Amino acid sequence: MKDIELTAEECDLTCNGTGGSLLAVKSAMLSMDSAAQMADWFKAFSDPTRIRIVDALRQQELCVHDLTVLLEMGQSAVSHQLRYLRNLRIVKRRKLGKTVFYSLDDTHIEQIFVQTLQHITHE
Amino acid sequence: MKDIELTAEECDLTCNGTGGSLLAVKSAMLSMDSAAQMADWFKAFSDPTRIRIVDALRQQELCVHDLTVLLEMGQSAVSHQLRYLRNLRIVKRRKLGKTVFYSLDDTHIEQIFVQTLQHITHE
DNA sequence: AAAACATATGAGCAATTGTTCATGTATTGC
DNA sequence: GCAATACATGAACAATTGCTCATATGTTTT
Repeated sequence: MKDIELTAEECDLTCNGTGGSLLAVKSAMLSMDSAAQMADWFKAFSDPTRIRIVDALRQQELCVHDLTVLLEMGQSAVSHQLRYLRNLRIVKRRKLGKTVFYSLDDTHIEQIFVQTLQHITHE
Repeated sequence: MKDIELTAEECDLTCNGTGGSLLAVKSAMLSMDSAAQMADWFKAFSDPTRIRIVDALRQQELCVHDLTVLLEMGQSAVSHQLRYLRNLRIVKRRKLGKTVFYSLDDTHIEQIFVQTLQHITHE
């Protein structure tokens, strides 16, 4: 119940599990902010619609309308997700007349994407 | 409004943006199931608590109590997230007496973790 | 056997999420 | 100017999420 009130040092003494290295572990851990930042990054890919958008854009630049056709979804839903991805700089826009083209903002993204895809399918 | 009722072929004709390659894009895209599977995988890392758990376990095997101390969170919350991660085979258990030790289930996970971490901090 | 300890788990709840609907903003063509 | 097209956006709403609380399970100790 009162776990939180024990310091890492105290636990090192009480916990029979890990030797006396909890303090070292704690100091090497990510900060709360870094963890949140990382979580936000992964969250961008935690939705099937966004995965499919990235997957489509991985092949080529596409306008919003084409994406709605490919995903078989309403234009509004697609636009909302595109804004989400744009805020995180995962995709970028290029406006040409009244149509807006989207593409991946960074080649690094595809690396992470492919690596995870391999991990999933490989198992 | 009626985007969904247009086929990919029709769009190729109407959309002035992308040439006539929508059908090719569509056939190369991930299936709905694969996209959902990938999203589920990323979702595992889309929460700060789970990121911090994985981050801690990246260093060494830890019992539940130690994790509650490191994360400064209630035991129940930690256990729930550990079950979540275990269902996805991201962490595994090792029981010793009444304490249960958790560790990462796959070295591949750390690769993806580190790569993303670099991407975040590098920018 | 009973108490103490370590962890697991179900229910409940507030917060967040992803979609739809309606409407707004640009841009093009008549 | 006006209608049509392409996209963006705010509100609303159902579904999901992550936590807390209470309780259950399993293990050790006395």
